[in-house]
Amino acid sequence: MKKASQLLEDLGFRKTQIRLKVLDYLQKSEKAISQPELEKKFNSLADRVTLYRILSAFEEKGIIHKIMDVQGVSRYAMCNEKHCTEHEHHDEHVHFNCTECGDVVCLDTVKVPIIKLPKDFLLTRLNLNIEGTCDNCKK
Amino acid sequence: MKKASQLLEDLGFRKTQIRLKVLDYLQKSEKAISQPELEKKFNSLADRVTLYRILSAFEEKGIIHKIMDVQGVSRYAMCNEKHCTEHEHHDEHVHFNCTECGDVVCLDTVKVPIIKLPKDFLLTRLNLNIEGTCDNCKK
DNA sequence: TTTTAATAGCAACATTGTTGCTATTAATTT
DNA sequence: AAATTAATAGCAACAATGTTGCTATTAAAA
Repeated sequence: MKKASQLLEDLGFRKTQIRLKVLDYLQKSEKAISQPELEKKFNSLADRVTLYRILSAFEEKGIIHKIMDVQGVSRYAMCNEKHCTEHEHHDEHVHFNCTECGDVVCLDTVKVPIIKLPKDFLLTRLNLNIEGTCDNCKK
Repeated sequence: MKKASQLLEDLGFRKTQIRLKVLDYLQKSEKAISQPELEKKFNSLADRVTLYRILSAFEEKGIIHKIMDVQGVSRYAMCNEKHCTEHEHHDEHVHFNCTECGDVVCLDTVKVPIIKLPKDFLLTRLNLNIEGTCDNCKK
């Protein structure tokens, strides 16, 4: 995996402290994080609008993807480098929403089966949201 | 399918004009509708808080279920009578979010395959959100 | 008809999403 | 190294949805 600093440069972004922090955090986490969570994480070091715009910018470049969690809050996670580009995302994996801790984990190992849709329905994106108790909370 | 009026009575709800209208609408639609949409539909005949509380009450009784659409807005649709109860919902069908018209359709005919989760992950609910173009918009 | 318990409506607030504008600053140029 | 400039950060402000409390209204029961 590319270093955050290098990745920012490649994408034409400036290497600001906040952007480095956000990207680094995302790279080290297998969880999808929300803007409010990031804000707390950084202890209000950054304005929420700034975080919002950073996440949007990263998403536009295709390095992270956005998913809606069961609470209706946007969450972001790194894309699988092999599959995603600026113009097309392929994050058809499972997102597990833990009802205990609220975390959302990308379950990359779980494959989403092919879904056969009725006639005239065209699929462009797919998100399998599972609610339950995660491995950490089950213990 | 039970008549709206009868259903309200059975559930111990009062048969008010608004509740009858909401329930009737839900029963006649195969789509999941949001509170703001309902408000427009009824041309602000009812306060949005009232609609909000009606939907919540219906959901608690297990006659409708809530899903989060891709925009992060709650949508509600009738439950399959055979499977849902006040305490346990089984709406493991596909929700198709049309990116053209914004409608969300419950695709009851599409079966969600069994998903094998990693060790120690406990599933309680599942929602397969598909984005794309619906049959109506494709034409 | 009266009573009462459920429901509707209003006000108010919280959170997230979003845009516009200005100040700051990283990167480039001189 | 200093000046330039273009990207980024931060502030203010607003919109939409979700949510609660309180009071007025009303369906149903007595």
